[in-house]
Parts: sequence; structure tokens; C-alpha cells
Amino acid sequence: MSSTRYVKPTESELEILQVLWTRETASVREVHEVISASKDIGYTTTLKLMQIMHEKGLVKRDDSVKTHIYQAAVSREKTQKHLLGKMIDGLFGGSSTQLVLQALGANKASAEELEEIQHLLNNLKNQ
Amino acid sequence: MSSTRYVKPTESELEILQVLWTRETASVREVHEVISASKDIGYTTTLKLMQIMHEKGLVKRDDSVKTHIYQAAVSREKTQKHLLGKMIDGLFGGSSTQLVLQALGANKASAEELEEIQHLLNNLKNQ
DNA sequence: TTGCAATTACGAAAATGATCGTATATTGGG
DNA sequence: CCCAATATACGATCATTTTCGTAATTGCAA
Repeated sequence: MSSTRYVKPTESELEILQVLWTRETASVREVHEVISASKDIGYTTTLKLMQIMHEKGLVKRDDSVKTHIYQAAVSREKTQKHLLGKMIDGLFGGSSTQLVLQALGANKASAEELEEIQHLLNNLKNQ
Repeated sequence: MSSTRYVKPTESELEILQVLWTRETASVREVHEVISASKDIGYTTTLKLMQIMHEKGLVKRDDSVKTHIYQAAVSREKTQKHLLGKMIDGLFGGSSTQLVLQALGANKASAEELEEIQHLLNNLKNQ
């Protein structure tokens, strides 16, 4: 019962969450290093973004040390689920199946991955 | 070789494309009627958006008649593919399988739909 | 202890998207 | 032929997001 309203991350914020989700914790500098590797961007821009994300509750931080340590405050899965749902409604007429077909069709999944999907499919069928 | 650079539709533009994809052709008034049914928005806003979309090349129009007739200039599938790819890269670490699992997991697909997916899956396995 | 290098804080500009008011144009019905 | 109704054109405002410059702060090395 403590849930705050869902905040939709912007595209830039998503990039940062990406980093935090894989690294678990990171300083602004570390996040910036990753992001600036593929994008021309200033350090203070990354900093500002992360500060804003903190205000929004998208990230937590330990500011008891000089170099603040950040951490995602929203889970990857919840975020995925939310944005996926939005895309299904907005682009696939509400049909997750359409999305699945499109995603599978346009793709190169390995045999193992196909098996994984098969398993889930079997579960869904038997219920 | 005449392809212009891909233009990513904004959220509002996507709503309009939605309408055009289902209706094939439509006037601003018609599009507006659909959209304003679920959203409080002025007529000229819809008009302006569609004009901008025309500039961007997202829609075509026949302006030889007083009431211009619009039509999507980008296909639903190409747009789906593009945005889906972006989401897979940005949110699912490049794994379409992860996205599929997530989409299937969080959902209520009918038996028929599951069969459809099964068929596609079989095809993918046998190659 | 002090100064420097790194960090954070903050404000504000620039860019983009959404919205609407008002002016202008068009045309079909009277 | 004219005008009211309907449409388009266009500029301006507002909101959000992205960007960065500069000031203030901090902690450590000398």
C-alpha cells in the first residue's frame, strides 16, 4: 500500500536505467562513461538527468559519500511490462499475440530460446 | 533508392496513424471524431498534427478537394517492426525472446492464438 | 591545513511536442 | 452570385525533455 504512481521514464532516463539494471549500482561518472561511449553528451547532462530521476523516484541513491552511488528504484520487469503493455495497446490493437508473432517472425532466436518459448507455450495451453 | 530517412512518430502521431491504418483514408474531421471520443482535444490540434505529419512524410494527402483526404504513408508493419526493434534493444537487452516470454507470460491469449504461435514456432524450429 | 581536482547543485537556454486562437480560403445551397 | 458553414493555414503559447555553463561543495594529497 505504499505504491507511488507509476512514472514513465523518458528515453534518456531509460538509457540510464539500462546501465543501472546491469550494473546494480553506479556513480554518475560510471553511468556517464557507458552512455557517452555511444553518444556525444556532457557530464553534467547525465548528472542532471540522474538528479531528476531521483526526484521522480526512478532511482535511489546513497549520498552519504562524496561520490553518490545510484541504484534503480524501479524494476526492469515492471518497466518492461508497463511499456510493453502500452505498445501492445497503441500499436498492436491490444493483441499481445500479434506482437509475439511479429517479434518471432522478424527474428533469429536460437534453438534453446525456441525451446524456452515452447515450454511457456505448453504451460499456457494446459490451463 | 528513394527511401527517405525513417521518421519516428510521436505518441500523438501514432494515435492518428492508428486511425488511418484501420480506415485506409480519412479526413481530418473523421480522424478527429475518432480521437476526440476518448480524449479531450480541439479540432485544430488534430489538424495541426496531421499537417505536421504531412511535412514529415508520415501521411499522404489529396488536397485537390476542399476537404483534404489523408492516408498513412508508412505501413503499420514497418512501424511496428521499427518500434519493436527499438524496444527490444533498449529494454530487453537485444533479446526478442525475452520480449516474447514477457508478452506471453503477462497474458491471456486464446487457444486459437496459442495455436497460431505454435505454428510459427514449428516453422522456426524446422529450419 | 590548504589547495586542487572531482563532484554536486542549480538555473536557464535550446529543442521538441502538444495545444489552441484567429485569420484566411473554399464551396455548395439559396 | 453571394454568404454561411466548414476547412485549412499559421503563429503563438505552454509543457516537457534535453542540454550545458557556472557556482558551490567536498575530500584528499602534499
